[in-house]
Amino acid sequence: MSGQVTRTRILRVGLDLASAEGLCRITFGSVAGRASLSKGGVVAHFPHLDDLKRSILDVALDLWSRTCLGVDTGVGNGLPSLIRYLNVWIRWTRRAGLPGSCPIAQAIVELSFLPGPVREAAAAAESVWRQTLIMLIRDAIDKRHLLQETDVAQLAWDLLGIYLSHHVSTHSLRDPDADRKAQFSVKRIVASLEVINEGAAHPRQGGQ
Amino acid sequence: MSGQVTRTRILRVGLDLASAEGLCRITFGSVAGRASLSKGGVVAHFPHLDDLKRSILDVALDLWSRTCLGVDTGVGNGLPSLIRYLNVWIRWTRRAGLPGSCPIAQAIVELSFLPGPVREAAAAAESVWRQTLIMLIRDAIDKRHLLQETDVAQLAWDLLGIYLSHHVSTHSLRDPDADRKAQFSVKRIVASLEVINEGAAHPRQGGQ
DNA sequence: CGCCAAAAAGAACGGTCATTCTTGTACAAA
DNA sequence: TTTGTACAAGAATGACCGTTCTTTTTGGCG
Repeated sequence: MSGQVTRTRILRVGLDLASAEGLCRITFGSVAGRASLSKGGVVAHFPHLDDLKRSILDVALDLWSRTCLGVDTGVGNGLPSLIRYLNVWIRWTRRAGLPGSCPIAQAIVELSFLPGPVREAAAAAESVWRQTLIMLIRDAIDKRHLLQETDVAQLAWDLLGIYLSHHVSTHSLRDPDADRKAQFSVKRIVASLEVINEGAAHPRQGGQ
Repeated sequence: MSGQVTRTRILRVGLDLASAEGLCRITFGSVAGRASLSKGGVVAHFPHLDDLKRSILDVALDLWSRTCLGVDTGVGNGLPSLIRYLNVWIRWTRRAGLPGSCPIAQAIVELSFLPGPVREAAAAAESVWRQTLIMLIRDAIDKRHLLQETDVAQLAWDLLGIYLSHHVSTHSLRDPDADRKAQFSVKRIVASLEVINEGAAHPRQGGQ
């Protein structure tokens, strides 16, 4: 078997495991078992466990990119693009076929107090997410869809927060309504910053 | 030495360690060392590690209660009480003298995929938080400070989300501005649901 | 076929951990 | 002082883990 093929299989299995149980559950043994390999077989490809974990985060970010920034989710149309991106982002793990949660979001929290290269990789992914949000927000402002005086960093923080809340709510608190609640939050926060045309009444939060 | 005193010392050390490095870092050895005890000495008080972890979450919730629901943070004054609670809640670990993050918030995420009694304890604490928020929100609605048609569960979800975002932002992403951003988010969401008196203009997000 | 390099298997080592068991110690009552 | 009891120390066990090492297998090429 070609080494590349095996390496890819290891990473796919590792990504699934990280999605299902978190990056901290990644061990040589757990990945080897699910990949029908021996421990040594995995180590041959990733001499240090951190290499494997970093690579798993890399493929996770790559999968996120292909899922959320693909051509069909066109970017550059201002507010509609931002809203479409948020809707896709919140469900991207399902759309990408992952069995559980977002490995990056989980890793960001799990590694809070564990400095090292894996933590750096998770932080880097978060930075990519933040920059993506900022880019979309700026575009929406440029196109006069969002208020000129919008605090870009604050709005990006809020939207990233909704993503993290949705992650926790779905996979830890098991709230079956998390999707709807997250969408509602997005709608409300966007509405409060949207440029209002045609004198339409500003919608406020309605009853449950 | 009385057993009760030692037990209390174990729990204090465990709480500090959980705050500084997360509940998953709690081991008999790590707690014993910091408490100047032998491993067996700790085991004598908590035969199973889960007992120790559950007890640590219990004292954490107890400390939260004394810090955030104390008499000086008077409850029952409607919206001002809610806002005061949120401001205290977000910083409660510092106010309570804990060395790091909120052990409960961290545990909720860490235990996402690890069923068992510890996970249940963390989920129970989250439920207490949620009920506290709902109580305060309902009071603010009753007192005509928040709109009658406010979606209570949704607003509680949003506020819990801001708390979690603030937790992640502070301790994992090391954003020195997390406090201010969380406060801003609270202000914005409350403003969008507040009953407006005296025809005051509705404030929108300003800034950079 | 034999040769060779890559790939994978498998054994082994040192470490940490939860858990159990036995031993030692301090202290109160008899 | 002797006894009994709660408390803590400490050794031992078995499991898992990361890492290193050696051995076996595989597949392509002469």
